[in-house]
Amino acid sequence: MSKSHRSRCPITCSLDLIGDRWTLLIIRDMMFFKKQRFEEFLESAEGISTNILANRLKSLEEMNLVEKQPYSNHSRRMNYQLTEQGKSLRPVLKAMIAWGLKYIPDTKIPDDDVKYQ
Amino acid sequence: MSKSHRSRCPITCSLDLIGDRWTLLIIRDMMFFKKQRFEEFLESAEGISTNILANRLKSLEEMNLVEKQPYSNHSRRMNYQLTEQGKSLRPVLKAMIAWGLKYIPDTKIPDDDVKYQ
DNA sequence: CTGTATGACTTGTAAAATGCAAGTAACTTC
DNA sequence: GAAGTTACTTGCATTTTACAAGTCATACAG
Repeated sequence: MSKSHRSRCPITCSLDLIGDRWTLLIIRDMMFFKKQRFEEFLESAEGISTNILANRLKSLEEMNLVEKQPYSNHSRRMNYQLTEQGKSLRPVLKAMIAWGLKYIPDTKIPDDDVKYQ
Repeated sequence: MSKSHRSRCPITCSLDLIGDRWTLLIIRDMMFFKKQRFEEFLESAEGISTNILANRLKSLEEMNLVEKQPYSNHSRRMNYQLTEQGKSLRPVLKAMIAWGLKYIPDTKIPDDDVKYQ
């Protein structure tokens, strides 16, 4: 990853980092649904495949938006957590949530009303 | 276009519509730089190619984010303008601008200080 | 009415990204 | 020591992107 940016525009650079169909969904899962594990991300309704997920998690680490830590000393299990820089994407996600809810028919906030805060 | 969405999540649906490397840049050009013509979009620093631009403008029309009108009765020249729904993406762009400026090194607001308002 | 410019595309093709299914590997639990 | 859990990797077909070139309609100058 870590390709050079197409311009110095902050929108362009943001899109170069997170402007694809999956990255922000992983961040959504971590931010609003408190998911932390590979298998949990796979469970989301959009059906990300394992190779794409592994690739995006690696990119997110390299961009310092996410940190990966072993769950314990004696397990393969990993915990993925948002860094401060990752958490700071909340306003971007909230703007997209507001826009989607208002302008795209049939979108909705899932399950309980506490989510997406 | 107009494929079905991967889920009913407003973030997912937004990404299905505008979550690629080019669409939001065209909207940026219209919103902040008042560009309205095919050739003007081609001039932006990122260097979009003609086939991608034509494709995205068509999608944007189909999504009702952009309207296309002839510049006059006797010319091939076209004007592209944001619809209300397109204009309503301003908070999304502004959130991305703020995030990019804060967390991505070397990004900057172009030319004069009036832009990106 | 002929040649040049303008503007908005379309086409062809190679390269890259995505999607799907299957397999691997370390460790834990029974 | 067999089965389960977890996090991946690999292979391959399909789709999307990128780059270069060409097309087509109208305007305009001489």
